[in-house]
Amino acid sequence: MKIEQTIKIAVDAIVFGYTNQTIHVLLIKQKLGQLKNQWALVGGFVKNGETLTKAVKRELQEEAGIEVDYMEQLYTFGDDVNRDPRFQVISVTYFALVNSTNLTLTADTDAEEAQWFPVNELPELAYDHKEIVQLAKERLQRKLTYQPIGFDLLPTKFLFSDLERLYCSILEQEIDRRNFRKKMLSYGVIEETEEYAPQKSGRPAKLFRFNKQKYMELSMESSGYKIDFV
Amino acid sequence: MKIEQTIKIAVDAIVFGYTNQTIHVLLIKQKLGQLKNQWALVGGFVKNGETLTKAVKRELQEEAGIEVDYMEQLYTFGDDVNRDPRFQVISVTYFALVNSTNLTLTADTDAEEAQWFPVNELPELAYDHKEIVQLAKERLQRKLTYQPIGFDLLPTKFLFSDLERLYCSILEQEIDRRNFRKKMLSYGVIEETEEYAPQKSGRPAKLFRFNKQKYMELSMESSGYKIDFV
DNA sequence: ATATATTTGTGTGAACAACACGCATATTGC
DNA sequence: GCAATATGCGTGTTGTTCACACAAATATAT
Repeated sequence: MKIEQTIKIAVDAIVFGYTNQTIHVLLIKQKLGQLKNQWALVGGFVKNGETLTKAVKRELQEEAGIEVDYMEQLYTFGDDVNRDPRFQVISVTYFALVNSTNLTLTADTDAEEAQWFPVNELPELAYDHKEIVQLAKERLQRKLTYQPIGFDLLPTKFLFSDLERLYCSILEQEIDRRNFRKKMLSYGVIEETEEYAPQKSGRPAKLFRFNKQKYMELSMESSGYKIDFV
Repeated sequence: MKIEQTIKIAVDAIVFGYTNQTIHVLLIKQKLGQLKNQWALVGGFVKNGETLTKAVKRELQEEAGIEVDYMEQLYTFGDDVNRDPRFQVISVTYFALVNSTNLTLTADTDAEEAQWFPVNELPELAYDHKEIVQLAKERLQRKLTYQPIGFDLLPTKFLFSDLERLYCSILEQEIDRRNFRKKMLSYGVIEETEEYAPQKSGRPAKLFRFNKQKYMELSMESSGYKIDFV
């Protein structure tokens, strides 16, 4: 069987990070080609012999100098043959999270400029990247309700109120502080440390920490974790 | 930018059908190449200028002469560069359902032989297709609990007991008939017709029908549908 | 024709989870 | 010392899940 295929295969990453109590998305300014100066997701073509995962991680390293804390496949875009104006490109997209201590960007090639944008104040995006971000946003919201991914967005030690604000900001809704705390603690996936946070005003708050092992045990037993506040 | 990419892109479909109170998977016997006589999923290479969805539908038509009732993207396999022994192939896989009145297969090329296999009695599969089927099985189970996909596997009119047996067989567990019926009916997505099924023994049973419109309304309001019986 | 097997169809109470809500506590700043 | 601010805990109401038993309508066997 002879195959004459000219379709190209690319990967793109939607990376979410949390700073200033807002979800941010990592974007790259295009410095070449006809889409010069437009903002786009981190991504590029897969090299021969390279796996998809490796391709994404390489692009993240090359274009933003970043390592992500969580990554999973999102969706493969290939139903619009003109999504790239140059030629037919199929893009396997990845959903990634970076915890807030690792947000520093260091684009080491001078061909690109990497920057965090608040998810609700994104600039115009190249290609169909707006659509991709939208899908990723929905994934983030949904995933938050059945997996404790919030811990990949926060530092290792955090305040309960940080966690709560994170949930509010992702789900874009108010949640009852008392019920949230009760339910979260009931799963046992987060535990309090003996440390206190640097004071601002009000009662001093204990720092909490994610208990990964407890979560593993919990996730073994089908679906013991579920958060959906109205 | 010059791109010398030799990676090939393929699509594969995992098609589920329901007969004899058992979930079946559609497989194709390879008639060419070094994997001759091995069973594999329906699939093939994407043609230049073709969308992914079209490629899958074409392959389904060519290799099995079948049109599916439901289809969605499952996952893209590309993290094992040797998953195809010939060369590097990335496969975008699709999850599909066929209702039980459309199960007839008519492979029109003589190069292939299409056949339904009970999902728990599959033969050896070529490539990494066993892994793909496993993933699809999990998707089927999970999806059943938050979307009424059962109706794409049954005929348009069906008995409540058929629906129940379908759920049992997919979820591989007993479910309480009374609670199941109560909850299902409470959503209003299925409605009874005035017809009765051809008699066997026991009390005659009304035929039911899926109300697609009601489901659409329901699915607008975030997530009003949920089934998970222990 | 009568009894038995078979399958459909309905109702009710107990246990548990979700939700709404109020107040005490420990700090900072005036 | 008093107001403002943020943390931390408890309780009652409501709604959903779950376990469970019996009546109704037919076919089949005797």
